[in-house]
Amino acid sequence: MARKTKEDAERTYHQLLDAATRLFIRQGVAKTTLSEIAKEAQMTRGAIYWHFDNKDAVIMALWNRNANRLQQAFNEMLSEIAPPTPAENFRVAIKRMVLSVVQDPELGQIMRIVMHNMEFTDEQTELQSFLMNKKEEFYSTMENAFVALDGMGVLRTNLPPEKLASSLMSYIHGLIHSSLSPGMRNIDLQKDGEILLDLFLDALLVEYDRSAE
Amino acid sequence: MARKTKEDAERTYHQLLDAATRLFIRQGVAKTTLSEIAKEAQMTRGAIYWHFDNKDAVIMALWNRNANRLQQAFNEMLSEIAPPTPAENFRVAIKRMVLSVVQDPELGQIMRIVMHNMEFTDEQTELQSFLMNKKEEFYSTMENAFVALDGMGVLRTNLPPEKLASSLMSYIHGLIHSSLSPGMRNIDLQKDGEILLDLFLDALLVEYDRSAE
DNA sequence: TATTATACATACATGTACGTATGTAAATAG
DNA sequence: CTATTTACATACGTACATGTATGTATAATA
Repeated sequence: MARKTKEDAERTYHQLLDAATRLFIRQGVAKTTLSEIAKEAQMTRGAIYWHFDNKDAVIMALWNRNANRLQQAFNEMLSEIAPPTPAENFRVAIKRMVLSVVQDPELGQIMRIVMHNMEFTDEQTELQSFLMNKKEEFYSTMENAFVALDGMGVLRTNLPPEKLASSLMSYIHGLIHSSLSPGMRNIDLQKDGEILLDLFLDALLVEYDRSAE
Repeated sequence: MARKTKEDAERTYHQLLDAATRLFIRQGVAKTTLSEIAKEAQMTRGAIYWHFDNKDAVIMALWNRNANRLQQAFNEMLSEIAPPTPAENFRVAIKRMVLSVVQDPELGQIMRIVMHNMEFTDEQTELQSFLMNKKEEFYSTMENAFVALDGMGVLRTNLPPEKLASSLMSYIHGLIHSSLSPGMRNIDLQKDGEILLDLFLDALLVEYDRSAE
């Protein structure tokens, strides 16, 4: 078989990831074999083992390709918590990021794979600790956000920022988990995301920013 | 090998479920083989295939053994939403049920398996639709609860009960998911469950029940 | 232009996991 | 007390899935 050019190789790299995504969502990660991924991408297993070490590495590559921009946006949120309307800015940033999971199809797919098609066990795999680190980043960023909000006096509760971060992250996790879930009776974040987020954020943040007075 | 008495058989049934639980949590459902379960329970695969059709049937049996009591308690909650303090009763019932997941080890284990060690894909398996039905029960019960609370005039929002149910279920799901998660930085529901639940319930329910005035 | 590294395809070896079929000793039914 | 069913253990066949080793035509390189 003919050797491909560098751009061709990158194209097959993405085709493999796309094929993997489709199969993971359709039939699950555990039940998807590397042969199936290769066949779905019109290749052989040789291509997969050239680009990735194993199935877990495929998932990590998927995260790096599609979810890193969410992580970056999440980090940049911190700088937006500033006068004159820190609470409102935080509110907008949170909504924007939660909705991006629904509006960005590729991002939504990885989030769905990570939330619905992965096992988290006591025996830590490399993939698991990879994802745990990402989660840790999210949590510490969120905690820092609450520290900043507290410093600006726009919090309605006196709970420690760590617990506020946990609770909001739990709520967001639940919302996204539901909206990306297969089957019926799921949340439509596109329609109701703003209302549902406001419902909880109203309990955390002051109605009007002090700095805006 | 000697045939066991009826009580002996039931004992091995439970031993198999216990062994499966341990292995599922330790190394995951997909990576746990039926031979391993049998070995962990000091039996052979013959015992498993006698009591269960396959691995998925083991999980369903686990649910029926340990999670049905939660489902029942959840249904009975509806009757507790009554004057003179419907909102307070609802609050107490929700807390009781969420905390039971932490306090009842066997219940917590199945919830953890279902939340962290199961795949939910587009191709519906029997196990998946089994669990979807259970979820549907929870959701409709919760929705009925909000209809009742609304009828008693103790809701602070005018959002439809369906959305209120979705949002509270999302939050609860997120809390339990975090508290049952392996690794660090998880919520300790035993310690903070009440506070964290109140944080959200305060946004939904009136401060003091009208009927109590 | 000769060489080398690349981007895969193909071939091979191994190890399991599953479902089923069959064996069997004792409990239970009649 | 005999016959039958129960509650498993054992044996069997099959099907893959994985990882690696090797082959190879062609870009890239010098």
